[in-house]
Amino acid sequence: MEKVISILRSHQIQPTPQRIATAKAVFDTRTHPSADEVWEKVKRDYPTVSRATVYNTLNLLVNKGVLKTQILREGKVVFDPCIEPHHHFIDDETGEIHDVPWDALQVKGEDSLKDYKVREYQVVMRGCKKKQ
Amino acid sequence: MEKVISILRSHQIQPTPQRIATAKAVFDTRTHPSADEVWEKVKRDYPTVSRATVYNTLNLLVNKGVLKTQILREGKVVFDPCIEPHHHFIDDETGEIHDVPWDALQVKGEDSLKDYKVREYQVVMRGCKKKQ
DNA sequence: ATAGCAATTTATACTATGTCTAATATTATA
DNA sequence: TATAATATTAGACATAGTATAAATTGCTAT
Repeated sequence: MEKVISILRSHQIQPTPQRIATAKAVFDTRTHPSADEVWEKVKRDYPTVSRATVYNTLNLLVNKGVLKTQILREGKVVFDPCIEPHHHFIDDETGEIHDVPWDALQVKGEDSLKDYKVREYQVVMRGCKKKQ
Repeated sequence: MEKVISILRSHQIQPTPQRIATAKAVFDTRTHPSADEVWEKVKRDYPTVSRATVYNTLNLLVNKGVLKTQILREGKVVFDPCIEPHHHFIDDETGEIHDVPWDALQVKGEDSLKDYKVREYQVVMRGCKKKQ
């Protein structure tokens, strides 16, 4: 709670109750929620918060560099509180998105791409989780 | 034209005029069009073809393995006539999606992912094209 | 050829994601 | 406190995609 407020303050974002609740909803999860999923979560605690405010807040957090968007699920942008580089694994059956640590994979050959200036990259994997 | 018809036939798809026009529109391009972009293209030649038919046909082609969908652009599924494994580069400025040959990059370390059975993967890069 | 059945196409309604706007409410500051 | 700047809200709007039911087309057997 305190932590969320200080994150907002340190990015020059006024920590209003709506914004605190929205930010907390995204940070308090390992899932990669869509905007409407965040809204649902916020409404459980603060039923009067409007959809537009949640969308505005999420976009604000992205623009200020607090969150990143990922285009990994059909027809939906999802929000990722981890802004450090990492890879993604998407479960074919459940659609769940899992973060894969950056160091787990090494990509070689980037220098052969003479035509492109690569700003960022990630490996996107699809498959299923192994049963333990 | 002949080629498109034989592709449809070899996948047990009746080559109706609407389906030929739709398939041709996807195959005749290096861009990665969305369903509505395909519809626009089809309508230029056959103005009476309905939106539902183009959507139905694209989904049919995907289910039969003729096309692949890629989730790379915000809020849109795009269709890729290249079903062989390859990577993608997305231009930050234009949103254009470029295919990157499979052999241009090598990904190592997959064996460290003990929890996942990876069915397919690709490297997704973002950045800008170098000016020649 | 044609009757009847299956496959296809069409228009339209519907759902979901996301944006925009104008009015209202809140906060900061002089 | 008065004023300006910022934030929130409800609702309208736009777009992507799906579902449905009626109409059309094509296939098959007589």
